[in-house]
Amino acid sequence: MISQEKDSGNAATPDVPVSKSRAQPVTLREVAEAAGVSTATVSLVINKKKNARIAEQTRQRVKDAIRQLGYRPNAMAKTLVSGTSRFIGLVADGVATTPFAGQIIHGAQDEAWKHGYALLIANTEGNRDLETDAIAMMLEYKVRGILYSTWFHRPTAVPETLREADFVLVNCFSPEPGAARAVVPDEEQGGRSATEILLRGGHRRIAFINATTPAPARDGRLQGYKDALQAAGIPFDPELVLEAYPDQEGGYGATEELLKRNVAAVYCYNDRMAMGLYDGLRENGLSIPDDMAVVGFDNQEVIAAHLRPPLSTVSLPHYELGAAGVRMLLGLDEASTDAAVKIMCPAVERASVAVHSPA
Amino acid sequence: MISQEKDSGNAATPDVPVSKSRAQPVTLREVAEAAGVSTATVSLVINKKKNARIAEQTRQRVKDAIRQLGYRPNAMAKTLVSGTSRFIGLVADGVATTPFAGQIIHGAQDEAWKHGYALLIANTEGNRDLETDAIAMMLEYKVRGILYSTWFHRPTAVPETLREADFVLVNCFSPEPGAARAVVPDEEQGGRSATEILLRGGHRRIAFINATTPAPARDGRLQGYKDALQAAGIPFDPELVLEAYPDQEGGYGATEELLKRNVAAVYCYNDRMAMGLYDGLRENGLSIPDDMAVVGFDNQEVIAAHLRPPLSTVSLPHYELGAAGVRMLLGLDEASTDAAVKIMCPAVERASVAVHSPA
DNA sequence: TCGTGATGATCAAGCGTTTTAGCAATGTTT
DNA sequence: AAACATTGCTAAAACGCTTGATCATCACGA
Repeated sequence: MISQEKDSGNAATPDVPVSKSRAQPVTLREVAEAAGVSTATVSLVINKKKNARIAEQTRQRVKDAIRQLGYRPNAMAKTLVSGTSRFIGLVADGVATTPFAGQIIHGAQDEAWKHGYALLIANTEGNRDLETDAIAMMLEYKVRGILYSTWFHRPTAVPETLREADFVLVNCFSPEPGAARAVVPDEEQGGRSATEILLRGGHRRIAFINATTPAPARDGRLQGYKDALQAAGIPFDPELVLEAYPDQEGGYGATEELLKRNVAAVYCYNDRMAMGLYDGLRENGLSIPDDMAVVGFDNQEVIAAHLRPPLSTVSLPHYELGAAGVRMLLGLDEASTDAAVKIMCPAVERASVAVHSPA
Repeated sequence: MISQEKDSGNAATPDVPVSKSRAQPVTLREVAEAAGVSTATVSLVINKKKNARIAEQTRQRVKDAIRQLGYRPNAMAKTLVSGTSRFIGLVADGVATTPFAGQIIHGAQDEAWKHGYALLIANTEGNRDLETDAIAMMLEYKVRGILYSTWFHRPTAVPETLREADFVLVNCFSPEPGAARAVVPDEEQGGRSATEILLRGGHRRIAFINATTPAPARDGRLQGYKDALQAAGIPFDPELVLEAYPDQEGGYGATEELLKRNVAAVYCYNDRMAMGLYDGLRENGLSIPDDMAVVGFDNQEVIAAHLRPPLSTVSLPHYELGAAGVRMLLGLDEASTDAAVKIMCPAVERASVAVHSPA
């Protein structure tokens, strides 16, 4: 025998301004009782249903009760009914490794929030098992969809379980085309833009220090360089393309070779190389941009904006990648049919390339 | 009249290897039906209840059905029953601004995961309204607790609504002591460690370029510097403390003043200043560490590890802050009674200070 | 033959919402 | 005054799961 405990009205201590953490949170039913209406009515008021007919007076009574009791809807219960949550999952392989992942998160979070979704994140640091668990967790929480992101642009295998949800690859793509929606940076356009900064600086003989490490960026940025030269009517000279490991050491180490090429303009695969190159050039008594104009890639704020002189570079649009990923997931952007959607890498001009004063 | 649709057994298409996204996810009941048992039994099997008595045979049948159907428990339903979710909320004021916030997220996420919790993050970028909404959302999702973090160490007002949940301040603290649990970096110890690196290098006359901007870091790092000197029996000389804006420009700009002090060792408020100082010293034809030993603070990887020479510095333990915050929230660490718990800032020695060969 | 104890599984209530169908008043037409 | 609309609100089922109470067997002594 269960007694329904229905001492309606006059509760014991009704008008204490509830605010500190209670053991049992206030429920819809309590609000309903306080307002002297049914839970259905309260629900209708809360959700501002269009075709719900509620007297203005009642509506007020309910609102007062809600405020009075400090009621918070239980999102879990809501979700249970509706079947799908207001979550978007984001699995990242390297939040720790770079500031980049942070930007993806940030972009995704902003965009998700804009559409009433919250971000559920999981950092896998590349660990496959963790990844599987993370995805499982997200599936169990009935996320609206999953963003699968990598900290650097690369091809990736799509984990089996990911397919149980709606998903979008961010900053990575599936090798088999058409296998997955994806959004990636437009490396070629970026390479073109980087080169164009130097072209606009009046340079015709431009070296490119590429990375030794295979990656879409390596191919794309080179292609962009070639395209920009061609568009400017400058023949491509393989002699002017060097290669080095894409970090400070690599850039520093490439200095000597670069100087042999007798150029006054160089485009580096990334900002870190440019940073190393700065040191190398300085040691050779050369000044930037007068003796050598330098352009980087990635726009790593901490580096690029604060080198002396500040480095002209091209931005990797991580924030945009995150945001675009969310939009694509929610079907707000033009869905990609076969290939990944490419996001523009905008040029950021600073002082490492002198402005051209046409002779 | 609702007909219960109970065509038990022989469903239409039972043995299709389910895997691709279905409209309606598999439920407990479906598993139960497939295994020919009650939902209670399935639940017991899934949760491996200790004192549940289930025949091994039945257990297997259930497990098979689960695998067969590709069943995923609905975490929302689970949570509804249990009353509290396996979420920990993290509100951050600046994921975008620095790589630091990323580290806090990472540490929190790892530690949370370790205890079976998932991280629900919200980036407020300092916006109070967003913050309120974010906290509300977390409360509605019945998070276990909330980590409230800032991207740089500072005092902060505790938002009213935050008190509705269990919470811990991370990298910030309430001005009124005892008002909130908090975990922050140990700036004093950090300052001591930084200074000690130089002391170990054999230096006795050590300059400190402090920040002009008021902050716990400014006071703490100075105090640590004083403490280290005192411990080494070196009188504190106010002449040796300079001040500059804590960025590259500031460090660069401080070069001249520094050189007037006739010192061969300097400890900078942060790595960015050290980076600027590197440039200034170089322009004066001075070499590091021979003419000037330099120590930074923060250990911003991209900068410190890759300057030439690599910069000795002290780490801001953001990862640990996130992890410790979670532990404190879950009551696994010694709770702070009155003051914030301080996390150690470990020294990171690189080549910007020469090793001391005692004469 | 009747308790008594295990053992293996089910019943059914309940978690906090949403939502559809419907009831009881009123008001409005004829 | 009968018929119909409109308004304001509620009952109750449903969402997918957990869990304490209960039940049916079967085995074992006495």
